Amino acid sequence: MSDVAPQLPKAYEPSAVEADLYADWERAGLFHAEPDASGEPFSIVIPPPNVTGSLHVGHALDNTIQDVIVRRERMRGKNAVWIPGTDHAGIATQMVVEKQLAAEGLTRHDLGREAFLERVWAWREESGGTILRQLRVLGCSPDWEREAFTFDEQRNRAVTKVFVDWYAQGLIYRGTRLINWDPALRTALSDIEVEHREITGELVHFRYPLVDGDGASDADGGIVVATTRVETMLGDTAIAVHPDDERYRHLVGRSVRHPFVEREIPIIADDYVDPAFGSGAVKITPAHDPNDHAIGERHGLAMLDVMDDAGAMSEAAGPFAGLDRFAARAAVKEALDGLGLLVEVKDHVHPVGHSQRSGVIVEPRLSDQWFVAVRSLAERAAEAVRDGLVTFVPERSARSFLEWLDGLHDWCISRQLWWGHRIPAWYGPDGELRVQAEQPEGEGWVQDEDVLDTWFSSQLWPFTAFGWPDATPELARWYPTSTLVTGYDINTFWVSRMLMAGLAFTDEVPFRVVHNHGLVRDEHGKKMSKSFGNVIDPLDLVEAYGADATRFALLRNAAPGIDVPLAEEWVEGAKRFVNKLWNAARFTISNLDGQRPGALPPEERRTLEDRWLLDALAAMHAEVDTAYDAYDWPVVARGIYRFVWDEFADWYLEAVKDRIYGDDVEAQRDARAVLAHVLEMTLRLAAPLLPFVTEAAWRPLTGSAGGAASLMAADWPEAAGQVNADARSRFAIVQGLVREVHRFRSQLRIAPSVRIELDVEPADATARAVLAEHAGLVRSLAGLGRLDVVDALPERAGSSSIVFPSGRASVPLEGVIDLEAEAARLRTERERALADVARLDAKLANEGFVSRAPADVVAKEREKRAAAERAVDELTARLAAFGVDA
RNA sequence: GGGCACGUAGCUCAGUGGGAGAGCGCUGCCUUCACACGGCAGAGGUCAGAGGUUCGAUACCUCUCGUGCCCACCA
Repeated sequence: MSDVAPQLPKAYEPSAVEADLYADWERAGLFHAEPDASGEPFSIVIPPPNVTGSLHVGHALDNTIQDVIVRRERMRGKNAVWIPGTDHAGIATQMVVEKQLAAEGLTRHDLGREAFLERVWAWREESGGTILRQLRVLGCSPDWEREAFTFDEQRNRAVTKVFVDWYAQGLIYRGTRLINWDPALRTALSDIEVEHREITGELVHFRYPLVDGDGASDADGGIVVATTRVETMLGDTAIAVHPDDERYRHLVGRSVRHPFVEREIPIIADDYVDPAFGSGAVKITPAHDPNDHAIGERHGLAMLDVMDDAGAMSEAAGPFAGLDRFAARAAVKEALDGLGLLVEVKDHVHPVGHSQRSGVIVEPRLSDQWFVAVRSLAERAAEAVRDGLVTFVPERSARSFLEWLDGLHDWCISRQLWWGHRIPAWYGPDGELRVQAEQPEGEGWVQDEDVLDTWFSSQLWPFTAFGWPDATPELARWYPTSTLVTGYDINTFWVSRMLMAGLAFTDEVPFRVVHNHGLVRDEHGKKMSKSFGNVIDPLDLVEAYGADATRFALLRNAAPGIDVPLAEEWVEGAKRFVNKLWNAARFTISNLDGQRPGALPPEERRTLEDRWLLDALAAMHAEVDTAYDAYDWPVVARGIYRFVWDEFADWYLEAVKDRIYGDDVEAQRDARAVLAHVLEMTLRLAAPLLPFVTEAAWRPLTGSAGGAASLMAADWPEAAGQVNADARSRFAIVQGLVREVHRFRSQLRIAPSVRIELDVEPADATARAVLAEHAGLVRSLAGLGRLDVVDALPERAGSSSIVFPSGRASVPLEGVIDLEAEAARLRTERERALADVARLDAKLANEGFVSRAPADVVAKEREKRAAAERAVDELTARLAAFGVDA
């Protein structure tokens, strides 16, 4: 090794360099962008994580992808910005603080609204920013000078404006609707905050006695209904049957008597009822079931709310008042049984809505809330997707997205919480309602108690992050954003709302591309969760294996829209690759003798391995460029991996050693030029993915002192023009022979120290030319003492032969091998070759194949057949030479 | 109930209408001067199953089975 070799450590130590490199980039302002800088604009806004949260693998994946994209766009000369920020995360954050209070034996009501909010802000001060700091250790490069928060003053103004404007346009309204109620959190939820889970419940059949029934006939015995939530019968205000149902037609218009409360209930006819389900008669509870509610509206039924906000039965539930809804379920069933009205109880599996946040079963409840009328907004959003103004990667995401938009119901945006944007609605002393930014003049105005769904503010993020509603230079420059990177799981929660709001307030789509990645799971595809004990902390990974390895391991399996399996040992594998790259760079740099990357040697002075490597580099470059553009991370990762490890390190570095260590000065200089060029290109192409190790190698390679001369600020390489495909096939001849010699040695247990000698008989003129010209290369790669290219292999006792794709060779063995073992091996090989011949013969005898298959395919098969036959002959002869029968 | 994705080596995944590949793991040999976080070689697969299209299907079509996910107001 040259003595000018910089002192590069033998093993790459991420922890020793990452923090310094990151600080250097940041100091040099490489993350920062100005709107008036040159270059085509490119922008990404971070999906803002919960301000009080901490980094999990999902964040690591999402942000690594964004970082890779933005780093590459910067290198491509774009005026690229990545806006960081956090979300106040309404319910989630409030719950955390409430839990803290509970540990002190307090509830938020003990503190009161104002003190509680102070407490949340204090928690935000304490824990806020942690998650963004953690992004730094991953190497993420957002513009830290532009950090935003969904609940800061700027974003507050935006939220208020949107609410006031939409109200004025009739797109926000207040109304009494059946909403999803979370009895644990005591707040309304939107439809998508409800998760449906299959539950085995009971389908309870019971009988309502008819009013004025005489009990003499079956019909007068009453009418049987079925329900899974029998406690809701306390709020029944009708029984519905299908109008065509012969069984019940005569009962329509009569009434039944409620067994527990003083009420007569009419029997009505409605098309909604399915005569085939249950008894064909449905109890109608308009205040507690969406279908029943619709029927109630059609028939003008009373809407009787029989529960309170905690899910206990209210006064309206008569004798069951005060019981929790589930206790009431059991009690009502028992009471019905006591009255002889219980007919049948069957197990029944059905989906039940659960609160995404608290996990409790959601109660449909009639309630006064604020809504966004989504119809027109959703239609406009769908149109933008159909028109291709927004595209999805993977494309199929668009279809489910459109279907979802199509079935959208109005969005319930009010929450009975305290942490969030307070609704800008004011109630006057005489009951007047005003929606406006400021408290109205005069006495007695009271602001609405509720806050907005957290997604209400995050839907504005792509433009509020740039300062909207102010007309900022940033907004003009970088909005609409370029790409939104997010898991497919929040397309409905967030992406759809951003699209609707963006179109409504900016007349533009908020992003041109939505790149959906999958969810990070464990190595068997199982969801990571604390209870399974399979959670991986990305910070642990970075600490143990480095940021590059963590990034590489994540992206290596992150195909668009597909869940990403991750195991710690795979990150370890990624670290080995990083180390491989480091050592290939270290070897290269150490042998350059101060020579810097520059012009390649002229065509005529390039060796076969030079031309082969440059061709391989060009192929990798093209593949990786395309894959970067398509957000196809596994292909990017594999392309770089394969080139670095298999082609550059395993073959080229071995092949180049003769020239590097030799005394032909010009050859040495040429070899160094190719080495330096290829390493430099490789570092650039890998830089977005592996920012640290590439930067660490770039500096000694180029003599850069970092800062503004960092790899991070270097240009993205232009695609190489000409590739020499010829080199690939010629080098393959060399590789074919070298591999066979290795195999031969391994099979015959010939120690590497034994320099074997070879007579080679090439199969054709090309192989002859290549092997004659590059005998030295083959000798050094295969560890040969001698290589002679001959017209015909010499007949020699005690020699064995090697068959390789472009010819055969003979090796004098001088009794160093086990003849028995070799003969057995030859026999097996010969049998295999015979089977090949038979198979290919059968195929070529098939007229359909010969006449219909493309000519080149048939020719290929014929060649294979000829080769197999030659192999049989060869092996037969070799066995004979061993004095053994085939 | 509707929809989407997926079943290829022990594990995680590539792949193409012409007898299947990689990484990890496993086995053997190698302290070869960039790397033992390494090198070379090897074992291991009826490409989920059944039909169909085709001269030929792991690949295209249909069905079945299995897995995962999303959506959903039939009591």
